[in-house]
Amino acid sequence: MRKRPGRPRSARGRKSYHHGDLRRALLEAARELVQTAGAEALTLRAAARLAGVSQAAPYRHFADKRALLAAVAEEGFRALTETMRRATVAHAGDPLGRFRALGLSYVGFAVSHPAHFRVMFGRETADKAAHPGLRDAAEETLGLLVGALTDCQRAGLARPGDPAELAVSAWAAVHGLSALLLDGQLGTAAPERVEQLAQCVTASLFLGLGPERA
Amino acid sequence: MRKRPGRPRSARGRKSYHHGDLRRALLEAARELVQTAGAEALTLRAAARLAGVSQAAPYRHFADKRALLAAVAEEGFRALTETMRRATVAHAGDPLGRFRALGLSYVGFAVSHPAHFRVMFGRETADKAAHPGLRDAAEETLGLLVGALTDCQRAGLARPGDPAELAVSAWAAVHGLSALLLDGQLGTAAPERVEQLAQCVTASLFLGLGPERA
DNA sequence: ACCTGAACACCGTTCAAGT
DNA sequence: ACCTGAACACCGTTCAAGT
Repeated sequence: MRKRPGRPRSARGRKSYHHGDLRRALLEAARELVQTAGAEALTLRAAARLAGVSQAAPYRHFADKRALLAAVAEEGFRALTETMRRATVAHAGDPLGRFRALGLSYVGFAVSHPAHFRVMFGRETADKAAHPGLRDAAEETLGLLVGALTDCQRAGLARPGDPAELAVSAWAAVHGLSALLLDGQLGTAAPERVEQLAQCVTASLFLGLGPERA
Repeated sequence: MRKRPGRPRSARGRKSYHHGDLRRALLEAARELVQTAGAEALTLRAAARLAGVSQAAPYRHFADKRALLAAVAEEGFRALTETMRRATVAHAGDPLGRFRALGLSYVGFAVSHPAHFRVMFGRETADKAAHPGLRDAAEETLGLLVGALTDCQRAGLARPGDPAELAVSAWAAVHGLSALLLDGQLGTAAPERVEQLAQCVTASLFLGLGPERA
């Protein structure tokens, strides 16, 4: 798939000594490892093996393991953003519904891509200053919440105040539920229970961020 | 310190071939490693070195690395429970104040013991069925929130509903904020900003879980 | 009953050497 | 310019052997 025909290859169609696009191949290998074998199976050596190169080859393209993890995490944030954005289309003209749909789809992403989610929030990629692309992708995700909350405020459906700070509260709630679910802290977590908890969390959230009533 | 005088030791005061209480020594070593060098420095071999035994010795006392981590995590939950319980004493007769103090002290524990907190919620100890002591300790922590919420309900200060489910919402909010802070997702997180965010999260929470107003 | 020493199969990372 | 092979210092885990 995606065979870039102009690239030099050996007679039998296998890759040449120079890989050509090893960076992309390593990223694809890393993504596959995370999806199929979990976050702890994502090692630099395993990615190199899957890409068919020596263990030292990745260091031409990634400074260290953290850099590869950061690239995978960045992909994850872009996918999460896309998932959340898609979840809002059914709620045009309903700021509160959009806001809540963002939260529900956040939890949905976490439980359906647990390993990827862990890489996105793992300690190894915590140094955002060293990975500006990752920081930008994460800020774009948060931006969706800030934007939706601002819309709620404009419609008089959310209390006044710094939207970034209120959005962080919303983020904390759905992120916390996701983290507790992935860490097995809430029992077996059957799909219907996940849905119920997500509804409960986003409901109480919505109420707490709502306008003050006299 | 804590020299158990009746225990057989060699002439120079060093430990004998048989350690005597290696399990406890390994746990102390593990706790020290986590506190001083971080969660990723907590290896079985390092704990054995710190306890002065061979790398294979821990396997007499812990089935594997996860078992040691689970023991450290259990200690962490007990310390967290104690911290939270202490935070409520200033709020006798004020169910809402108690509930909020529990949440604030949860975040406070996370930011002041980040490595320990990570071990408590790390993937390696996610298998609660294999570590009943850890599960009990974690449930005791959650129990504080459930109890405080039930008191709020009795006083008409929280909406009716399954207290366990509403307590999970509260847990999710403070846990999410803690996780985002520890993962560097909210910037540098100066102490006053941490305090501000924790106030904001527990405030919106309190409002959202409060009684329905007509 | 408890611990050691050596081994095995892994890591991340570096570096001279190959093409 | 990009990749390999071998090496180094680590892991977790096992197992025969020591005390």
